[in-house]
Amino acid sequence: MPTITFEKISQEKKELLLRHALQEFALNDYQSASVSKIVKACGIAKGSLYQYFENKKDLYFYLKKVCEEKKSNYIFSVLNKPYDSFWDKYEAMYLEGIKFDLENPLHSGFLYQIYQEKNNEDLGDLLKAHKQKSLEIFEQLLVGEYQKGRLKKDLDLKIAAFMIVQLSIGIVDYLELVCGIDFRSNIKNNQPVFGLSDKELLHFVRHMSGFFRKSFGKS
Amino acid sequence: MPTITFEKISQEKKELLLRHALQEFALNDYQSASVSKIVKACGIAKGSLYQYFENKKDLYFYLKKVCEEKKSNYIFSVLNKPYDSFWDKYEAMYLEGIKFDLENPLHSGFLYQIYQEKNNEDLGDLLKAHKQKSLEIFEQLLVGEYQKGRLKKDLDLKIAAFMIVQLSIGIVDYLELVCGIDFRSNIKNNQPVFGLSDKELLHFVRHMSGFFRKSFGKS
Amino acid sequence: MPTITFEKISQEKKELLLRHALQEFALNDYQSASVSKIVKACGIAKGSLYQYFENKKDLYFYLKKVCEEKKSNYIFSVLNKPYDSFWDKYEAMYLEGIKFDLENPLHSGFLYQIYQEKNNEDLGDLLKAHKQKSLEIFEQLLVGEYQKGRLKKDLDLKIAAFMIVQLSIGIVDYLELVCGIDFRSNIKNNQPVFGLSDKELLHFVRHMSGFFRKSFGKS
Amino acid sequence: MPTITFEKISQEKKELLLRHALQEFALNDYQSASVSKIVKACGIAKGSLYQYFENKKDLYFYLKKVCEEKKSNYIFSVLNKPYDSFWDKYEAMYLEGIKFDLENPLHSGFLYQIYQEKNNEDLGDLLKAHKQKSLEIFEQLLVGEYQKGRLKKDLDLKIAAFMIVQLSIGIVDYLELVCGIDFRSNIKNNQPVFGLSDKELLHFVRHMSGFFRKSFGKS
DNA sequence: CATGAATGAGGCTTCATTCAT
DNA sequence: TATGAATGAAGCCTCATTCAT
Repeated sequence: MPTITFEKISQEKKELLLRHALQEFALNDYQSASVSKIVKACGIAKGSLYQYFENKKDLYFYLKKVCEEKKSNYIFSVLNKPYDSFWDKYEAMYLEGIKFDLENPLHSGFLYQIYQEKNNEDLGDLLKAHKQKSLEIFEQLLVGEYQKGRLKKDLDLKIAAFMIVQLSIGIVDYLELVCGIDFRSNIKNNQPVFGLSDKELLHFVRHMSGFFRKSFGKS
Repeated sequence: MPTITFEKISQEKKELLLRHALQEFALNDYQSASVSKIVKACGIAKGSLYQYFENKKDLYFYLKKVCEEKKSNYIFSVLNKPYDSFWDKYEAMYLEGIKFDLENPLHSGFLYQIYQEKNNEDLGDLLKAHKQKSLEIFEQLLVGEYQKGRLKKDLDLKIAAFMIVQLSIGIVDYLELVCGIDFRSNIKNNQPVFGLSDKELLHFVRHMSGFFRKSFGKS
Repeated sequence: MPTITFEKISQEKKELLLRHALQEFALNDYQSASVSKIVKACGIAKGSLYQYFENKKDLYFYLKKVCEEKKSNYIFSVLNKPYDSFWDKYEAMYLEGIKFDLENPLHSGFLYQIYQEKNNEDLGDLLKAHKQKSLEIFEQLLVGEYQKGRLKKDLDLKIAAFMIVQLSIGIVDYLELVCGIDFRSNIKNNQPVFGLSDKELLHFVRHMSGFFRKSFGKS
Repeated sequence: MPTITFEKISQEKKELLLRHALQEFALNDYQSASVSKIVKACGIAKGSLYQYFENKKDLYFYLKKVCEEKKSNYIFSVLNKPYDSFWDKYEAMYLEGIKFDLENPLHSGFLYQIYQEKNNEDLGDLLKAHKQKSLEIFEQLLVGEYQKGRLKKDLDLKIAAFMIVQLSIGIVDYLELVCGIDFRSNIKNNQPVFGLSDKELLHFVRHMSGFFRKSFGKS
């Protein structure tokens, strides 16, 4: 919950702050991310930031919201469209997710960090819930599919949901380690990733969803 | 690379230091982990630690080596045994991995942290390699299997390796979020995890390997 | 000396500011009292306050004047009335003083703070004079009484004045520590003190003045 | 509870720190007293102070203990000696108290501050008790005297105790405002007060105890 | 070889005040 | 006149590392 003050500052300044804050939090642990470095990068006074946000934590959760909303914009375009099958829809969502990651390295990097922020006592359980929520959402989707009789009878839906989520999260690592994309560098320069053909992506996503279709679906 | 001095100290002292250092690094980011807290917990002089290790980073990589070796002891017992099939072997390895996690929360926690320590400039690329190495190892194994004609013709081995590794890493989260195990608490008390029946574990591992068998294997 | 601007603002706003400013200064040291908190509590612009008062110090001395005047209203009602004896008058004044304390916890709290604000270099000697003035006033009163031959010949009037003033100031502590009144809480809620019977107060005041009569007066 | 580290540093350094810390806390509110200023005055690193004391509060309570012990040394020399009467003893104690104030302006100044430190939420009730404790001690003494039949039958012992304590505390103000002693300056220079004749002091103390004798004692 | 005191940079946050709008 | 965003110094505290003992 940023201050009203923050709402009112110029769009440029907002974006300046947003960019550098995301950068810092995308490249660092919550605890290791430095408010001082953010304001220095922005060229604003340290006191200013505290007129926009209550404290570091407040800033953090604001960034979280921004990133989630940005990602939602990608995903929701898919959610409401009809698809031939559950797995077609999943593929489309997955693709949008990757597109989001590639086009918004800052936001993607920030969200990626959230998943590993289990340690921090300061942030508390607000984050513990984060991955759990993803798990529950996918479990529900699978339950629906299961009740329609489209999934294997003996499929453990919790494990299936875990697999789907876990593989989705890891996509960034895949792109980094296998495709050679340097997200860290992209975050530093706030540069979207180019040069990854849709074909390559489709190949990856189809491959993976193919497994889910075959393994989870009714033979 | 710990100093010669470190090699010479008593086993007890070594283990004391090891325990508290692992605890601190398992519960905290590299940067957030505090050398001061470690020595305080150990009750040893701060200067001593700097006679055993060059610096924080040196200590960190020593711990890394220790944990990897401990985990290897679990895994290698499997590696050299013959199994009926590749996936049987995989299952056995996976089970050993989980056993390691449950029996050694400190070491497991430390290793888990490594995977998310991609950011730190101080640690450099030494960690980036970590996950990549896992990927390569599994890719090689799959290549072997592929050449024996046991895998699908159109299987993308890189993707397959990524899936295997990614799902292995996530196991801790699964145990935490789905099975309700509180690793943080176990790390704090250095208590192995009890109460998780072999049956449960087998169910999980079989489920997952079943997925791979079906997805990757020749129909 | 508040600015002309301040004189012109609405009575409501004045009182709003007065209330919250007194609250802050009654609960905190001069230095620890926060201008920011005052304006936040009032919901007025920070700049506004600086158009009403030159600075924190200016506000402080304005509050001081207000409180002193309010207390004077209590005391002066007694000063001009005739009493049978000096000590009767003293009793009446004392009672009025306590009544002021109980009915105006904000103002009372502020004045109480003044007495302990001897340290502040910023406020300078303006406060040092405060208690001294009280001393002188009472000394004068005693001198008058002395000249009328109603006090003991060997009474040290300076010491006597000191005792009277010192015991008057401490009344707040007495009420707090012995009668169990929580002034801090009353200040926070701006609630006058109820539930202290006139009988109790009279007992206390009579008791104390009785000593003065007996000890200071001519046997 | 200072650290063991503090116990071990050289006496000179201890005294250096003690002097400047007392100075700062004697001249300022707890909250307004600045740790930074203390270390700067001492010429030591800020980090050092935090190796001696857990935090500001810890330092504060250490100073409190030191001052109370120093004052006890003055008072206890009286406590165990026999005196002709309760009031003779009181006189002696009072004199010792003043002697302590005059000879140790730093310690006296610190203790004086404690009495007005009712505001601070951080210090909590540890201080609220302070004045109350004095009250209770004197009340007990008076109770003893009362039971021996030496006090007026209708004396309210709580009020009497309050008067004694309140007048004792105020002594510093008396010396400052009436005798013209500049404690602030003495604190800054850590100079004991000279030039106040024993005769003057005796006059003051006798006057005051005379008051109590007459007021409280059986006629 | 062990010790642990010293360091000072950096962490987050609050402050009184100014000044352009 | 009212506003409130901007400022940067100062607040307390923790850190990894060094070095004299």
